[in-house]
Amino acid sequence: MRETTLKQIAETLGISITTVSKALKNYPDVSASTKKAVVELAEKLNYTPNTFAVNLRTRESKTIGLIIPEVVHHFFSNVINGIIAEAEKNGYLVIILQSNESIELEKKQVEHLLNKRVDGIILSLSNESNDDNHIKEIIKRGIPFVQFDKIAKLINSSKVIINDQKAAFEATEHLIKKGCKKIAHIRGPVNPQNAIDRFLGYKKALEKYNIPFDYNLVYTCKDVVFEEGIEFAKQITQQHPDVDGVFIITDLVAVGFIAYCNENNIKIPEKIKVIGFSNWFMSKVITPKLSTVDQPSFEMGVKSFDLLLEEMNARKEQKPFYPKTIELGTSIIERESSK
Amino acid sequence: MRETTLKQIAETLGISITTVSKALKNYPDVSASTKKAVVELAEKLNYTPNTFAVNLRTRESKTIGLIIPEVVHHFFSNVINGIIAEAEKNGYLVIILQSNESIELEKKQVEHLLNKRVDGIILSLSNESNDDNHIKEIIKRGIPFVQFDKIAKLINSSKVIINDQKAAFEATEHLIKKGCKKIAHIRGPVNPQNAIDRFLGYKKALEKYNIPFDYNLVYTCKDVVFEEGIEFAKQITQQHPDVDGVFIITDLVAVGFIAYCNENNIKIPEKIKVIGFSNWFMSKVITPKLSTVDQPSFEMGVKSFDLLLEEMNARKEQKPFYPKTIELGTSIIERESSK
DNA sequence: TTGTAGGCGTTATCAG
DNA sequence: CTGATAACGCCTACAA
Repeated sequence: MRETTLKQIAETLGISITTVSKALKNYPDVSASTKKAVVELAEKLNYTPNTFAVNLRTRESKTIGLIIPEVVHHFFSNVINGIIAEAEKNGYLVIILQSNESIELEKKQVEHLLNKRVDGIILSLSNESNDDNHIKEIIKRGIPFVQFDKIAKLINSSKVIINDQKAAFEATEHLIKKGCKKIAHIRGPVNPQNAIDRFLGYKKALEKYNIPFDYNLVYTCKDVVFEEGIEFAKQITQQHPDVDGVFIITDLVAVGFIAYCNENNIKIPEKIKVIGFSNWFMSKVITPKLSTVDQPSFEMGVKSFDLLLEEMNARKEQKPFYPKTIELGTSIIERESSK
Repeated sequence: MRETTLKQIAETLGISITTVSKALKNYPDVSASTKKAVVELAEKLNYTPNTFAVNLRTRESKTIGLIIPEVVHHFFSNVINGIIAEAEKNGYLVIILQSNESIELEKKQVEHLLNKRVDGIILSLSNESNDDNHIKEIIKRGIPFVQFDKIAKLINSSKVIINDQKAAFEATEHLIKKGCKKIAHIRGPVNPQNAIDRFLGYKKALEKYNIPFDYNLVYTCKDVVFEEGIEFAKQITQQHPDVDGVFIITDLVAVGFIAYCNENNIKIPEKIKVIGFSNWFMSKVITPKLSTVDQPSFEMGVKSFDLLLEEMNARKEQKPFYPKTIELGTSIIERESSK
């Protein structure tokens, strides 16, 4: 049982394929009567154009690729949501691939998508990424390309980011204004730009308020997981019992921190105040409720697709395109953990 | 800058396209020397076959479609993870679409994927789905198709499920064995089979242990969200202060239930014991830690793809394929909320 | 061992 | 207004 084709319609109607094609695509130069006949028959036979043929002919597939570190992640799944929603609005489908935070896999995924000839690629770097040849390859091939959140600064592409440094500054400042005198920081891995920026924001805030910066108060996550929050909570409270505030790279880790304190009867916020990052759903559900930095993840997805679309359209119309960077706003959400 | 094609290779080497094609595909009937030349040039020019042309020719795209209610959801994002991982292993890419729990959207998404001519479709029904014409259409067109978790029982397709009734029975039984005498149930919406089955499992457990079933103790979620957990916690504790156990359709709602109790100083598990469903990550992070039913979501994704692959392969080889149903095991995880 | 020819289904050009 | 013809790039009988 084959799908209906233009040819079939043309044959049953005794006209040419060309005319059928034109009739269905609303070309002005088809008589009303032929058009009507064609449209009716097409409807009856449930005709839909063969995408494979259309792709080949038009050299585009109305499909984009998305590469992220992992799907099972509050932030990324929200971004995915935004991208899919916006893509769909504009007639595009989205293929999702994961890098599992591995640079090797990330490269392979880029390769995949290039071979697949997607119309564009959106990517957020893995934590391991410290090499950008695969990304340069995308640019070199002229594939529309957008980076978001974890980006390679030096690559000349569109970007959607937040101001991590500023947000981290504000988070730390928030703790200071709440009266914290000795503030620790649990930071992300060494590579990712946003871990670096958040660390810098933390440091700057201390400087501004004349609090001495102490490297011993900075703890570095490797995997950025719940368990590390527990472990570092233990280390911090034991090694520096006078620490009265902590700014933590992300809510997941902060929740681990809180869990440890709860178990060990260390009062939050009385003894130690905590602020996380991302406004993960969970942060308003845990006891005490976690103060955090709200990061517009859904919107980030939407904007990423919008930029990609602009570039895809520019390319189609052979117009020049100049990469843009969109910086989205963040805001401090005060909850119980820093009251 | 155009991509390299077979034609280009053929021309520069002064041989026919056919030979080039054969050389690259390891046909036995090409001389070693020509083959070497072709392969080398192809490598040098960075040749990759044009997927669009291959798709058209072979009538397959090595791409499957996945429709789920929502991406931002612990359970589904884990399933996605499983499907993507398994698909990739087998050379397939995955397009993801959301129904946002709307039957209308679900139909549109199916339509999308059919038009796109994906090689197969994996779907989990939206809560609203009470009509299966769109699903019948998939089957009618002969597209390989697998349902998981929220399924249409009557459709003759492969399925990957858990035994919701049994799991719910065990969850309720767990509460009974912990000494609960009056157990409420917060159930899911009316349509989805698994909400029905979990309700039936709850009822059966009561029967087995001679606890009278009381309709007033059954509360029905509409949206299955955190807020409903809060609301029903309020209703249950006020309307039936002697309820000493609750079995809740899913962890997200259970967490809302716990949040309300925490705020209102209702002791869990002393005053009332709680068990959820899904083993959502946050259930082991909240205070008190939530007892729940572990549901193998990643594996569900893997198995779903495996079944789809079997069917896609059978179809390619023109062999008959008989839909299979895989039932995955669940297990009770006892944590603090039911101690 | 190599090449010719036809076709997958659509779109675009250009002549009638 | 209509249609013949030629791509798009690849695959595969079949012929040489």
